[in-house]
Amino acid sequence: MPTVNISPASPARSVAPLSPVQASACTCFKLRSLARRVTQLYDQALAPAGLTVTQFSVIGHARRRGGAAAPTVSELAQALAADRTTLTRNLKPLVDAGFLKIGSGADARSKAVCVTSEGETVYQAARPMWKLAQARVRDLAGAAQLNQLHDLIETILPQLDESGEGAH
Amino acid sequence: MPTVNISPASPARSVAPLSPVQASACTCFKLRSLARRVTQLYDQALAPAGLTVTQFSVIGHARRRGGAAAPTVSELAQALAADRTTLTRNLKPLVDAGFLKIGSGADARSKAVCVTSEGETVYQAARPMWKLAQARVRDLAGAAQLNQLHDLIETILPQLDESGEGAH
DNA sequence: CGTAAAAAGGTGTAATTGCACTTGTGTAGA
DNA sequence: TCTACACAAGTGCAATTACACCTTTTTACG
Repeated sequence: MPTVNISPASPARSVAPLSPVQASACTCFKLRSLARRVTQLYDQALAPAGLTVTQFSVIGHARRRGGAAAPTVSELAQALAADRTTLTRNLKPLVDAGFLKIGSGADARSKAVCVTSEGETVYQAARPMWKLAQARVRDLAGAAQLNQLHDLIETILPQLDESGEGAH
Repeated sequence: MPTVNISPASPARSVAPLSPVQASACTCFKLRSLARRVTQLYDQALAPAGLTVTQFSVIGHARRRGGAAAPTVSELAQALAADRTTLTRNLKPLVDAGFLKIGSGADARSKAVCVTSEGETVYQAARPMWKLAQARVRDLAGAAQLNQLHDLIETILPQLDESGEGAH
């Protein structure tokens, strides 16, 4: 034996097996991959309407108010499960395009996010495209599996939120 | 009856029921919500290492090569299921930080993405934090449900990719 | 009243994402 | 050879994301 292996059970001296990482077992990585792909499909479907799926969701949530007045920025952010400051940025192109209007809220602090008639028109135009995207994804993924996915997300997300989303 | 309803079964004249949208039945919206929340948990866990989960994944995938040389940008993008141009941007902070080095590939066209020793060090430091995040999410979501989610993603994602990801 | 805390919102900075387009390089066929 | 096409990678642009920090307004308590 010309050379001696100091460390026990040492691996081959060649470049690198490095470590037995199953890198793609990462929940976050998988989830983001799928979210990216699905987003792509929805964005393509909504492109003729000039909306992204995010924007479609923002208008959709701003529309539906329980008979009450328009939601505040914070309320809308909560409904969208998004960071408030993220929503602030997301509102800008929609306001610029005339689809939303930011009015004054009950407070001098709060603001009301209102869907304009142009916004409503665009939303109605986009809705059949969104439905097509929904159907397409359902077809590709399989209805049963898509239902399973929906149920899983609805179960898991609140459980993740319970811990530490308070951020107080 | 003082007034006449022209349209049959017309809704109340008040502001707006608008339409019976179940806005949150959107697969894309749900998926993105969950992905955002999970990303947040992983990013928080990895913060002490100075890495985001995206960066952790990039280094992790750049590391594991099948004994062959470092991957090209396109190969790495494919492995990450990400757009090639997105990866180009994602590489920048890692190269700036000295965790990756972009070498010349087999071609004068292609480039090789190499993990530096600093990159390997950071990766090794981040790995236990990543494992903690994995365990934390598993605990919060429930092991059975997380396994179900993994299986679902692995089934669905290839089915979505089959159609139209060629983009040729 | 007056001050401290809470509530609502915005900005700075930086990363992530991807489409359209461009540049540079290799290859194959006329 | 040279010309067209394919391949590899980067840029311009714009949207999405969120943390840290800031201002303004309201409320609660002494």
